[in-house]
Amino acid sequence: MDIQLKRGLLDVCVLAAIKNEDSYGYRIIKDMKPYLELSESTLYTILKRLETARMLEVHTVEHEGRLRKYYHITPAGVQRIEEFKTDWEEIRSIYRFITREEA
Amino acid sequence: MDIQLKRGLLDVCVLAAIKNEDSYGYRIIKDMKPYLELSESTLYTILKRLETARMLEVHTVEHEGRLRKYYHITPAGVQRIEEFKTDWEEIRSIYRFITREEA
DNA sequence: GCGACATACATCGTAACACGAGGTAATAAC
DNA sequence: GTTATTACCTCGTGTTACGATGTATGTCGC
Repeated sequence: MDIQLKRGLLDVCVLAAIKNEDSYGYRIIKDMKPYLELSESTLYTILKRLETARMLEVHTVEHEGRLRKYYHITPAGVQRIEEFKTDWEEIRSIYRFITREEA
Repeated sequence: MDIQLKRGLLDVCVLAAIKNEDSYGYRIIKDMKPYLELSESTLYTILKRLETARMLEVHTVEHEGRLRKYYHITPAGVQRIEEFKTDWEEIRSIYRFITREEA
């Protein structure tokens, strides 16, 4: 899919991936893969950004000798998803503008 | 609307705005305004980009003492719109991923 | 005639961003 | 002991949207 098209979806997608259950980087990529592929470097950038924006919180857990950083969504993160749903109506309107057949 | 979300829509939107009838910068902005607002600097950047990508062609016309650069869509531009329609199915799938309610 | 506004184009600098390439380190399988 | 998998991170680069700014003409009110 077109990179530019992905941009607006990525942040919200990551938030959606942890909304129902706390998750960590490696697993988020796997969960999202059927819908939207993203590289590790991209994901970790996004996670850092969302953390700075306080849309998620981190707690590190040791799991079989390796570190895992679990991410938990905050109310601000949930609100971000809600805002996306509002934007969606606008996107659908734009879609109709693009696909309309006049001539 | 979220800037990132606009990004993937902008190019295709501009192509759609000239698809049925050749148009020029100033008018494109006005036509698109109800759907998607964009500044002049953004539009002219987009037009230049689409021209370089040979998705549209320019012909300059003098109109009441002022220059007007009319843009005409090429087959590659039409194809770009068709590709967007394909991408749309993916976007809808992502939307469902984001808005699903599991818990 | 002159100021304000609309029409119509263009450029520059900046900040945000996705991603490839590369790095570290532990466990598991063979 | 080498390869694969899990799990994290950073740096550099190219693309991009947009505000600020500039140029120039036409129109309308006063």
